[in-house]
Amino acid sequence: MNKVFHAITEKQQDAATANASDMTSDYQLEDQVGFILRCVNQRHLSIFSRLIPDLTPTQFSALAKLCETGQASQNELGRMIAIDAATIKGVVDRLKLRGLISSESQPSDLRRLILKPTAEGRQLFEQIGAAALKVSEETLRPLSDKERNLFIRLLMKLR
Amino acid sequence: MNKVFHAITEKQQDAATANASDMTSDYQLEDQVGFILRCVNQRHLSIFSRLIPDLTPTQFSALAKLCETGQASQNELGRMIAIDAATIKGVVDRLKLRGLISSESQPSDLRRLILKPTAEGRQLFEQIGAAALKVSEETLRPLSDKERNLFIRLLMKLR
DNA sequence: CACAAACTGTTAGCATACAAACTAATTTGC
DNA sequence: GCAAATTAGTTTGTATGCTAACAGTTTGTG
Repeated sequence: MNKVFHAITEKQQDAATANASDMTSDYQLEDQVGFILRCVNQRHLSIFSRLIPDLTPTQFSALAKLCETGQASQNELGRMIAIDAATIKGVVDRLKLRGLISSESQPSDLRRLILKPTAEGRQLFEQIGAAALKVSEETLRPLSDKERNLFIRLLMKLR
Repeated sequence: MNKVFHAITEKQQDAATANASDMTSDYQLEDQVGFILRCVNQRHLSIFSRLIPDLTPTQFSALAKLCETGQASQNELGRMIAIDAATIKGVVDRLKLRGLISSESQPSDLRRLILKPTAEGRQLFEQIGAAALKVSEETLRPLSDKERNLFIRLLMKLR
């Protein structure tokens, strides 16, 4: 078992350490973790937008985290869901525009914007919640229960 | 082992099938495969841009595939590396602008643009090749050899 | 207190990424 | 042989996602 992948790994180590004189015959794009990762992410996004057309995964993450924590400043929210300051601004703007979250200046620190989910935001999150779990289930569907646990465990190590 | 993940899976199945009345206490964003996938992808992109500042992963994929196949039409190239027609156009334009690939109209089918790597493109690909393998290695570094094979196998199933 | 350092949010610029609508060219079906 | 369907490439619009630079605010330190 795994003979193929083992062989690939060895070939890669050779090429990485030795002088790769003929990449074209050596390098297999489809075996590179980054390439497959992109494809899997692509499939996940497709499943997400089919089951949850109302929000993007990023918007949903922001709303979910805000519903969980009750409130947070903009950059704080971004840090919690691994989105940088420049990107979170656009996400927050669009959620505000749709009335799903509110923002107000924090008097004790005038730099900060305190974000909170609105009633509509909380309601949408509750509505979408079950579908969000179905997204995870469908994404992992090609794997058995045992494989799913294993995959998530390994994936978490690569964070 | 895996008690935690098993418990999470069960909770998710409950919530997905039953009527989730309190998502806030139920839903754990950080356990969802899509969220972790995004984070892992983030880390991979960061490693890639550090080891290969000259090209983006997408540009490298396009160049690598073109070096492998010798030539391809624009949409064909996109299909081979899972990039849609609208996106591949920008990628190809930027690679052309840098003189890494060339394009000419195909006489037998005037709709098609035949793309080929230039000498500079091939040279860059050869130069970068070893680093590309290092990117994969560093991305998978948190895993043992056995885990890496297993992870790639599972990841491929989710494509 | 003064002032450098750090932090918050904003903006601009670049590069994916996808949907939708469009033109031009080719292939298919009848 | 020709209309219909398909395909190739383009364009527009929207949304991430990152870097870099910036202004205003707060904090830490001498």
